[in-house]
Amino acid sequence: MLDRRFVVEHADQVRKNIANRQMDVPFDRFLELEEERKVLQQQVEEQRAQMNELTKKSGLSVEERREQGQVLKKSLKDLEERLAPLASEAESIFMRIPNLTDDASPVGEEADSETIGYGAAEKQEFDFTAQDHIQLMENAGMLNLEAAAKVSGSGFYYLVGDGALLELAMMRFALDHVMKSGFTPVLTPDLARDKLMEGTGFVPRGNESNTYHLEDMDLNLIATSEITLIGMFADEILDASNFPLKVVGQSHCFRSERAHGSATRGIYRVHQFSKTEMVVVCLPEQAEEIHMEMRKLEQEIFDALGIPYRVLEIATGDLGAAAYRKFDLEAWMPGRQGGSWGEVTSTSNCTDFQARRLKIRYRDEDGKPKYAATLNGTAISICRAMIALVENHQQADGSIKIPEVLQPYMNGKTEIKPLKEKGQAA
RNA sequence: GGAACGGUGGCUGAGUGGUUGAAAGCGGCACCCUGCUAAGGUGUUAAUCGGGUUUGUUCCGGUUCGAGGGUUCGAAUCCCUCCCGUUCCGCCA
Repeated sequence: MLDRRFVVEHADQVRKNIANRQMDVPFDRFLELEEERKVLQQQVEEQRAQMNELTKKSGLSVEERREQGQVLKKSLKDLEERLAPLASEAESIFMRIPNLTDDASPVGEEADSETIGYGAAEKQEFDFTAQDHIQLMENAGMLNLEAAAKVSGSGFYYLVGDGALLELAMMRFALDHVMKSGFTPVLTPDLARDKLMEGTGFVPRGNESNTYHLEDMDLNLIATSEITLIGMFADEILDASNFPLKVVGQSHCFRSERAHGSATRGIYRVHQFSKTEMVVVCLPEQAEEIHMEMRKLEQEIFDALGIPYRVLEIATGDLGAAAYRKFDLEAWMPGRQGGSWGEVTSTSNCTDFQARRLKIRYRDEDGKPKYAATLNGTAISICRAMIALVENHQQADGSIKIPEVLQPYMNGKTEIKPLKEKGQAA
């Protein structure tokens, strides 16, 4: 959330920002309510002040106190009852107001996001018909979708043999890479309370929810370890001399994907996947530089894997509520008909928006608590990165070359060969 | 799941109805002492919202002792519900 005072004092800016983000927030209603609320609030506070004064005043008999107190109490209650609905409506609108936006973000919808760079690897020109990741991986005995459908339903998958090893290799490589930049590895809980889900921008329940909620319990399967990583710092006043706090988590991520009806083939959109996620808590003035560093790390990982990609500066209409600025990496996926770009990473600078909601603070030079800045970014997200990897590194015979940087994590193996007969591994 | 005991400021920890926003200690900060270090001395040190203001580290007021309700003229303190923690028991990888 934003600073309440700022919102009122910069109403035009906030209103314009909501429009740029193509969000539907009844902002002017909020301003109205807020004005009424303030008037009432002041009356309530005045009444309370009188009550407090009465309590402290000496030389009154118990009867006198009781008599005067009861009168004050009643009028206070009336005022409070008028205030409550105003305050709660104002609050619910207030919580929906999105973060401000960096001037660098193009104004517009998803399609208006700008390509601002490309990876080091060139798109391959195959002299054969490219296969998609399902064919490649099933033929190599790396993937079993049928068994997963039987066991868990659509949107799940088994990684088998070299598929399983490849995931572990990619995760470990990405982890080692970001650790060189000072990120501390963290394994987090896979479940989190509603409050944390909401605080990090996920909707735990209802139709708009994209996450799994455990029935009758205040627990949810995490949609990303960002939730639990950020949660470590919630409600804390941190020692800024340790900033920036850089952590990298590895976890399974669970998404119900109810909002998307489109049944994307294969493992592009799934209910469960593994992801290595970076999270940083820092001073507001450090955020931009760290955001660039995180983007660079993401690019380095995909460059090292030899996967062609483009870098997008995300348009206002496609920013999450918490993001002030966001970069996505989209990898080239040649197995799709004619090939196309698919999102593989995303890094957001949330400024102090997320921290304000979750009360992540530090002390400034004057010893006053201030809200920290938070950032997050994907180091590697397995299904999608794996699709890009196998499709870009496929050979005419259906074998898959393993990028050099992964070979040490694959027991020195340099390529994955297709099985002679389909389905043999399962 | 059952039982007992707890949840107070950056931390530890007093406080069972009326100047208690909260003793004390630690930590932090400032100053003093000190050849250096260590030790010592004095003072200071919660957050948040609103109003006022010569926009100002100055004043006034509200709220906050896990959360939410209730009792009361008055609640950290009494009652109810919920959440969380510790310990013991049960179950179990």
